[in-house]
Amino acid sequence: MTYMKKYQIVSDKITNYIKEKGLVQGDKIPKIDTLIEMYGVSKATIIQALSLLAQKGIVYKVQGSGIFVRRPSISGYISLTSNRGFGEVLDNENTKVLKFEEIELPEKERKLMRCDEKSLCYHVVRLHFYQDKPVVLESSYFLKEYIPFLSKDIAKGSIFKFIEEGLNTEIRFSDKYIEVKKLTAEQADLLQLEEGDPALEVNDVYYLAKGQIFNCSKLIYNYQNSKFFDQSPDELI
Amino acid sequence: MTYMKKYQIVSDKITNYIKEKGLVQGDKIPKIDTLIEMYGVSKATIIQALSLLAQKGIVYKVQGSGIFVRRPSISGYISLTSNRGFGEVLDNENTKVLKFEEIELPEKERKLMRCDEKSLCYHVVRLHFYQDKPVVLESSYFLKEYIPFLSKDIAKGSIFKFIEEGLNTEIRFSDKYIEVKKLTAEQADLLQLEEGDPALEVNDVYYLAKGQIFNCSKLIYNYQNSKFFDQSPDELI
DNA sequence: TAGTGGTCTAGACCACGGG
DNA sequence: CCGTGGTCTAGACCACTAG
Repeated sequence: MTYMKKYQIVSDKITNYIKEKGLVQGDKIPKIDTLIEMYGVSKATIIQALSLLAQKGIVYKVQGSGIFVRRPSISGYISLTSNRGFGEVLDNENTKVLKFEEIELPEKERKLMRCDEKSLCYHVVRLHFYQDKPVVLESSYFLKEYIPFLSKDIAKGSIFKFIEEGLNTEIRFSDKYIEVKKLTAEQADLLQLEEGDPALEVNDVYYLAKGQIFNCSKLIYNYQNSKFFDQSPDELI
Repeated sequence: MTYMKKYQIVSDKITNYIKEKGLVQGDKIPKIDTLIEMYGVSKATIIQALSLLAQKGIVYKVQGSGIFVRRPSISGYISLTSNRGFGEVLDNENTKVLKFEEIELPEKERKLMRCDEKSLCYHVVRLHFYQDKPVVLESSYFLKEYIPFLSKDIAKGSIFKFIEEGLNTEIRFSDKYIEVKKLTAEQADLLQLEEGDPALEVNDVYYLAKGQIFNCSKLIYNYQNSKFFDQSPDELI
């Protein structure tokens, strides 16, 4: 984030162009030669910018024909692949911290995070509300080795945002394991549902810029208050 | 698929290299200059090949340091983002065709597929088994406009494979809408579960090479026999 | 067969990591 | 400061679409 690459800038500009012109699914955007003139960069840079947009699901490219707008408007749905924890998923989110402790990483999480030794970590349990309805119950472990400081106060907001902006530590990618289960009595109570009701359980493992695992989380979603979407990227490249 | 691009070939070769050397999570692969010599292509082509692998979750790149192997071995999990319907998700799959009919596209699907007129389509209901256990109940609609021929016999195998190989029609991308619900009595019966049990419902919309919507599907997964994973790509580009 | 998107190259130069 | 990965350019040439 220290500087903006040219293709990122161009890709943002094209996104704005689409918004300003009010283009929708199936509309054609200007041809590459025109984009080269519009933004004063080389062809390779335009192609790179367009590839970025294709991966984000904003456009799709048809060789020999043109480049077209994709993204249908989706609201009320949580992106499954958005790589930033829960914090940025919904606006007006409200968080209640149920537990905040500093402990040794438990056995199960040691395996998941590939930690051999007994490492110190923060354990945070939170309940996230959206429009005053409980949406997700979260139990997260943060390794002190990589996240040296955390507080209950910080946990009331976005921990990931604090890590990236406050600790200036880049979060890079994640593995997600997804299952559907029945709620336990305790989970049901917190989510204002009944024991045995459906539960979407997502186990995340998050990695820093150099591939170090720093966090794992278990998220239990309220099946009544959460819908998800996922757009496959247009092409891999 | 008519010809292989150089960066695809190189990316396959690097994947094989990783397998042959038995490299695992965190292992370093040769530096770019070495890869250029190994495969006799330019730097840009190597970078493009590596970007492909990063998007697939096979490697991650650390600027100034090296390129490292990512993919942890995951078995028994279904990839949520694999863009090829159910056919290629699990091996040894077994499919029972419950319904095969040629009808006018129903109201609800017309909206989802953005079809204004009354279009003819194939409607297929199938139950997929894995290791003799019911895994997913599928209800799919295929527009005859784009998929002119389909048969009950073809539906016993992979319909997507038939479309791509038999009809020589390229499938490009998809939108997925995911919810968790309770099973209806009818669904429960077919999936050998109880009414009210948890159900993962995935609604897919699939697009052809030029952006035409040709298919929508509703998939109901058996919560006991299905686990999913999703790897966020390393960087968008 | 013209128009449009995509691949590939060589080389200059930039950014980040680590000793 | 060096090693390594990444960006960017100009231009040649290739592949697909559509009239």
